[in-house]
Amino acid sequence: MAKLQGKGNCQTCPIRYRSIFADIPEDKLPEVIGDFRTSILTLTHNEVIYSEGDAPTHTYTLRKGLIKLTKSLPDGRIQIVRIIGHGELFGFDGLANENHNHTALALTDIEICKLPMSGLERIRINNPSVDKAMMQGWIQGLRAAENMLLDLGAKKAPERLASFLLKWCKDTEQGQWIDLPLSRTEIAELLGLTVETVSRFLSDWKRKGYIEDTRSTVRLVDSDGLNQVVDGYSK
Amino acid sequence: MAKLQGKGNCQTCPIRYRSIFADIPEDKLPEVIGDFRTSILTLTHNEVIYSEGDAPTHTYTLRKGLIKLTKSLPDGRIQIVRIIGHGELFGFDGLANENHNHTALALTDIEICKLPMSGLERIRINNPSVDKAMMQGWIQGLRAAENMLLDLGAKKAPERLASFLLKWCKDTEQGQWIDLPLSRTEIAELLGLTVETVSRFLSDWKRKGYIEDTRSTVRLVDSDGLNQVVDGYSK
DNA sequence: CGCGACTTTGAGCATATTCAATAAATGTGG
DNA sequence: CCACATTTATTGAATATGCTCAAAGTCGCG
Repeated sequence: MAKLQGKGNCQTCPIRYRSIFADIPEDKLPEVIGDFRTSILTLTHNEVIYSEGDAPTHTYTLRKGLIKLTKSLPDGRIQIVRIIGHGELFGFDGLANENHNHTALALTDIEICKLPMSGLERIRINNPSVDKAMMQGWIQGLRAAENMLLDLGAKKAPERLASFLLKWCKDTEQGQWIDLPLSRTEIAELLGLTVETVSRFLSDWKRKGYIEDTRSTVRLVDSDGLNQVVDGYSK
Repeated sequence: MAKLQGKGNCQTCPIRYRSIFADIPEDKLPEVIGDFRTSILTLTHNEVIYSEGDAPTHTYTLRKGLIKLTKSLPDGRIQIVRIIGHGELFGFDGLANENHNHTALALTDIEICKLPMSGLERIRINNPSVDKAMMQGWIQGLRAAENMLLDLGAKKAPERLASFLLKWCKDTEQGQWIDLPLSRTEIAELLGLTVETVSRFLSDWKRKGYIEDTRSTVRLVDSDGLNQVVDGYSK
């Protein structure tokens, strides 16, 4: 189902301002890019971009939608290790001469840009602004992973779920409806819980008037309630 | 107690071969380093190198011993998010213009090299081999974090502990005594468990003859036993 | 309208925690 | 070098948190 949409065109790319080429002035772009050729792919929910253990050939930038990076155990248990958004670079294990350490799947319908590894490395080495953007991406990725490790290792179920909701809705004004394109199962896989546990706490908070939701959106009605769950809860 | 041991000397540094300067030929080193001035510090168990939230001034390389990077919750719960070994670079959040996202503490007696951030950035930008080593360090850090997320999110207590032991002893030949300079409490903080749980399983495995240990060393007598705990356990 | 997938809810259970007490190891000062 | 104080580790019993299994309810889509 993964569908090739044709060659990418960095110059007209709608998410360039969020990509690793963000700081290249438009008129300098052709010279930076050179004969670097990307391609655009579209995929739908749960389609695989690459799998854990695969030998990398490309690195990717997400143009539209959301991606989940997952790891799994032999018996099928799954952990989502990161969610990739708009403009983010992923699938770069090859730059350290390693196979992919996780599987990448479409969380929603997505559009991705495939960047050939060798060309990308050439561009990075010759362009400080690209280099800097990539470095910052890796450091931010590490920071996010550290935060998630704190959640999974030290927080209890309701604390994890509440801080997840608050983080998800962080950049939006209070009381707005917000897309949450993760199923209950996916939320559980992200937070190291079971579907049932996720469902129970969400229902509880709906009854208490902290949140409202439809199948794929949420709204924080009383984020103070959730904040209390996050820190006061432990006492 | 943090004690300044004097200026660092990259040329004679015993761990240079493991550092980000590993690939610089010895005779090129002075020109690469220029007037970059490092300093060497020694610290003892549980002394703090920097704290979560601090504004970074330096980046560090570990010369001797082990370091733990931790995060904690308001009520005091602690999570170790990474253990730093020999030659590894840490404390680089400043390169992404961020404050430190975790606290760094000595796990054993340690010796660290303090690298001024701006000088390091200059060297990285001008030296492909330094740049590459740093990039690979970040990518490897991300991979390690992903693996740890799988452990914390998807594995049960005995599985976590068994895979921790196996990983710790991985590079050593079967049956060797191996330093394990983490207290039970620290193992618990790393694996998202309580001291009691850690102690219980270790005792159990000692009785079963899988492992032997002294206060700060272990020996895998029957690593097959542990391997069974890791994957067979779940069935 | 009916089927299939996802979600909610309930009841019982297992795992890991908490609290408490004992034991072992380590360090300190005399 | 020993006695004592302090920290660290072990073990036990009771509890709670989150999981498993099962059933009913919702939603979306053809």
